[in-house]
Amino acid sequence: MSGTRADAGATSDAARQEVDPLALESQVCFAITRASRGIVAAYRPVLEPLHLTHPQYLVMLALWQESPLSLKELSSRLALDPGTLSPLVKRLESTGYLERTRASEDERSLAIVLTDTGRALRERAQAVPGIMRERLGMDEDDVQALHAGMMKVVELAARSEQGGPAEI
Amino acid sequence: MSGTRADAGATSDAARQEVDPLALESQVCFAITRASRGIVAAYRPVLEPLHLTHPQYLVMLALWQESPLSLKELSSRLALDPGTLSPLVKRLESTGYLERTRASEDERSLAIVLTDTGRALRERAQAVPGIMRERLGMDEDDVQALHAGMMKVVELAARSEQGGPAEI
DNA sequence: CACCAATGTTTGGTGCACAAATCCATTGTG
DNA sequence: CACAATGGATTTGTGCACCAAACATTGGTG
Repeated sequence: MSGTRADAGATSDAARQEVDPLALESQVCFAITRASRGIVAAYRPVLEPLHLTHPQYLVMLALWQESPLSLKELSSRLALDPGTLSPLVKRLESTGYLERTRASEDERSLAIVLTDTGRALRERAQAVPGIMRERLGMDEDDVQALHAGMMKVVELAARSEQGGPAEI
Repeated sequence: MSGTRADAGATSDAARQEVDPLALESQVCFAITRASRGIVAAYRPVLEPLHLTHPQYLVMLALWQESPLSLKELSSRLALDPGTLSPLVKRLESTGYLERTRASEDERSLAIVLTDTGRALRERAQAVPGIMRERLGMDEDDVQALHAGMMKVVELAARSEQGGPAEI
C-alpha cells in the first residue's frame, strides 16, 4: 500500500496521457463488483456447513440482534428489497431457523421469529468472523479500514440516488 | 468458555469490549455487498439510455478493447462464469450490439464481434466515467485509492480460494 | 357504517451469478 | 481410421436482486 503519490504535484502530465478512460481494468465499478463477488465466494465454504448462503447469513445476523422483526424492518436494515427478502425468508423458514407468524397487533405485518435451532446456530456462527479474517489474511486494522472505506462508498452511492436518467 | 481472549495487547482495552463480533453493522462483508449494489444502482440511470445493464456495460468495455473475443476469453477477463455470460451475450446480440459467430479455425469457440452499432456506442459511452465520477462526487484521487483498495481485496479473496469447506 | 387511502406483503417479470451436467468439435493415441 | 479424452459453449437448477403491480389489512372520514 504506502501511497506512492510522492510527486503528485500536477497530475504528472505526460505520465497518464495514454490512459483509456474506458479501459476495463481501470474501472472502479468493475473492481468493486469483483471484490464483492470474491468476498461472497470466500464466505461460501465457511457458511455451507451452517446451511446458509451469504444473504441468509446477513438475515440471521439481523435476527440475532433483535428477534421479532417485520419484513419491512428487515428490508430496511439490510437495504434489500422486500421482494428479495420474502422468498429468502421463506427458505430460512423451510430450513428451520425461523418462523413467519403475523403480528398480533397488526395482521398486515410479519413477525419473523427465531426458532430454537435458529437461536442455537448463533453459537457456531461466533466462529465465522475470526475464520474469515484468517482466511483472507486480514488483521483487525485492515478490517476497520476496509469497513470505513466501504461505508463511505455506500454513503456516496446513496447520496447520488437523486439523479434521474442521465441524458448522454 | 475461555473465549474472551482478555485485553490483548493493543486492542485499546476498554474501548471495544462491548462490541458484538456478529453485529450486522460491523460486518465488512455486509458493507462491501451494500457498496457494490449501491454502485451498480448508481450506474443504472446512466446506462439505461444506452440500453445496457451494468454487467453488459462491462462486456462492452472488454469488446471495445479487443473485438473478436471468445466466450472463454471474455469469461476470464471479467472473472465471470461462462454459464453467466452465455445468455448475457445473447441478450447483447438481440439488442444489436454484437454478433455471435463461430471461429473459423476452431468451430468450438465463439467469435464475438461488435456490430457497427456496438462500435458506435463507444462514442456515447465515453461520457460515462466522467458522469459517474461527478454523480458520486469523487475526484481522480478518490477513484485511484478506491480502485487500489478493491484490487487488494480481489487479491486476498482470490488467494483464499484454496481453503476447502471449513469445519465449524 | 361504508368507502377510501395508507401500509405491508406477495407475485410476476427480467436479469445476474454460480455449479453441475450436457453437447459437440477437436485432438491425441493405439 | 476408430475411439477415447479434452476443451469450449450451452443448458438446467437454485438463489439473489430489483421493479412494478396486485392483494390484504388497517385506519380514517363522510
